[in-house]
Amino acid sequence: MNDRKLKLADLAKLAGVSMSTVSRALNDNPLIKKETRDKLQQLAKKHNFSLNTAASRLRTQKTNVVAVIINLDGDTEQSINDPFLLKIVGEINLALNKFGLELLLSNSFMASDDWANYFINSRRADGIIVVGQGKSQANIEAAASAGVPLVVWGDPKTPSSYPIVGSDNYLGGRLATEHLLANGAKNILFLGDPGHAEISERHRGYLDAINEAKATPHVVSIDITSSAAYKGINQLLVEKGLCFDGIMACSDMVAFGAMKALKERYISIPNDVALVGFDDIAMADISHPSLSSIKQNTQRASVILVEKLLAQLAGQSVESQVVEIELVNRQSSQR
Amino acid sequence: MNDRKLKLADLAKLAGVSMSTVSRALNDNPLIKKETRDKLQQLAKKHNFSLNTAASRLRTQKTNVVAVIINLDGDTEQSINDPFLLKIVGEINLALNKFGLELLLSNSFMASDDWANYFINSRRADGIIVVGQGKSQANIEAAASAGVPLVVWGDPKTPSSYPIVGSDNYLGGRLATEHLLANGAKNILFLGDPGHAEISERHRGYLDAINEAKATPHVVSIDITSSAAYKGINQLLVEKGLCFDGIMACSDMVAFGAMKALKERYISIPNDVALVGFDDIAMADISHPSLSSIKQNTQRASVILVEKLLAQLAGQSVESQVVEIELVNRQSSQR
DNA sequence: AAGATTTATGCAAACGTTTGCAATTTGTTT
DNA sequence: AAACAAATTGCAAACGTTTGCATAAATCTT
Repeated sequence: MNDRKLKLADLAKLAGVSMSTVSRALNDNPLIKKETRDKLQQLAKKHNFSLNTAASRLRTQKTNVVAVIINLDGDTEQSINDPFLLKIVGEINLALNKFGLELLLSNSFMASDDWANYFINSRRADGIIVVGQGKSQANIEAAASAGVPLVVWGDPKTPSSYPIVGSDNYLGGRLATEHLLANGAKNILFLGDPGHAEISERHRGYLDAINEAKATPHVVSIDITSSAAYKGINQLLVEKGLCFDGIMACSDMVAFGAMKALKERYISIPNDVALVGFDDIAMADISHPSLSSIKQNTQRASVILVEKLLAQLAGQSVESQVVEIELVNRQSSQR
Repeated sequence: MNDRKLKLADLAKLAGVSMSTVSRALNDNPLIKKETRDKLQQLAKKHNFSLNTAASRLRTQKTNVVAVIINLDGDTEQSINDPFLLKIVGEINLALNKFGLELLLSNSFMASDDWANYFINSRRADGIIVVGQGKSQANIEAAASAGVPLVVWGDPKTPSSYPIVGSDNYLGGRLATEHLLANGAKNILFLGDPGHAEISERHRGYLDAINEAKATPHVVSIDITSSAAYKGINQLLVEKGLCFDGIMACSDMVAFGAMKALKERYISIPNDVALVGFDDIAMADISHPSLSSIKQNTQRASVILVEKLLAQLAGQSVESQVVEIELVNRQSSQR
């Protein structure tokens, strides 16, 4: 609308004060008298003025931007199809906003593998939040050891030189399995790939629970996708028949893949097979039967992630942290 | 690792050339001899050098960043729970990357409603992609009329001063309804809120198909969430019994809500009630029965969105565009 | 071989903020 | 009312690129 973009100098002239004063006023610097501050802020609003972030970033060497990298394996298709991954991005966005930070979204398929260089050296962002450890942690390790402020959503028990925030996956696996046992299941399948960081912990929890109950563990190792789960369960049923009466799935999407295979063969859930998922995505509540699941507190986790990142930016050293986890009991395991 | 961040001047000294030459070389400017260009690019890589984007944005007045705003209503909870919304963000991210652009993620709950000012004036981004029209288009309209490069994912048939890219919702509604009719349904419910831009078009398609078949339309107006759908259908069943034999749902999540209500009362899908959803989210293929749905070509749409945004940035004027749409025929409607 | 082109590089002035320091105004104390 | 302290404001130098213009080097013409 206006002829030309206003700059700080113009606004200063309009107000009859110096640039410094306007700059400070707009940044709420208490050096400036409250009264003048308010007046200048109003003037800015009235003239639709906005500080040029490029200039201020250049000058301050800070961006107030955080890069969020969705770290996928490349050989799995968990990707965009798993609502959980995207849900947590949404939560992180909210958490960042709360701290006045902005979210630059990336995925691990981007051009550069050198995150330190691409995001930080180039001053695109002040820090990085990585969502998912994936199978290879090489990129993360490299960035962390280059001194990049960095936090990871993943399994906090993984030994690492960088802080990892995530659920108590071991406990989750254990809770789910114990719940299945308590509901009378004797032969419980673990459905997922124990090679994956977070899932291996869930698997450990499963194993301990199974062993304590003197039951026999049985792992069906598959990719973290519903179609892999569907195929895996189908194949098992074809080859060995209904040789199990409980499934602990490593994600809800995986659980739904299994559910489909079972339903198609008229195997009743939960009567013939009890089923527990992981993540508690929206669909878990809506499916029929509704899916029992381990709920991760993504909202709290997101806030913690951001806080830890900020702490790092402030030069403090930061530890990994576990967030609580909870079993949501629904129909698929109830008998 | 290194003592201090390298800058262009340092690299120039190292190479024994001027800053201009290095700058041009790194930007692949053909003014610089191919040979020197390669040499300098290699040197940069070797020293882990990266241009300071803040500085170059300040100088060029371009950011190569696009703000993506998830535009929610505030009074609906479609939000983070609808996988479709997030899927399209993922696709847009891919499309942007393809053009060397980066994605700044926002939602409509952010502090400022003045998008023009917040994103463009402040040089945070070069343009805006809005995902979803929501019920109120005031923010969008304001930004567009302030001259902001802007494209919207929504219903392309909505009259607007800005380009809208989206599926042929009318056709989608029609296809779904005709499909239900062809499968023998006589009393088909429209499940969704016709007040919402995109959904009103689907509703129109539904109405035309119903009228042509001389059937009676019946709308159950609900919010775009599965729980609203669940409640809506439940209530209808309680009050009037099974007074319908087909449902055209305005989204897959809505369809699943309905499906749950039906299943709980042992109403068979598709035999008693045939069901078609909209969006074709991953879950549609995995549910049991699998859900017939109208598939939107989000990948193609995302590329078009980005292309149109770029065209605007290049000063061209741009029109709304419809992308193809397709019925995916699955079990929920098959009889 | 000297001028006329073409090609490749360098100079230096922006881009619009922020901030240490100096300067001014205001308030307080004797 | 002078002397000092505290509270405000202004000056001007960065921050690290890009790019129009000038210059230098290489190539081509005659």
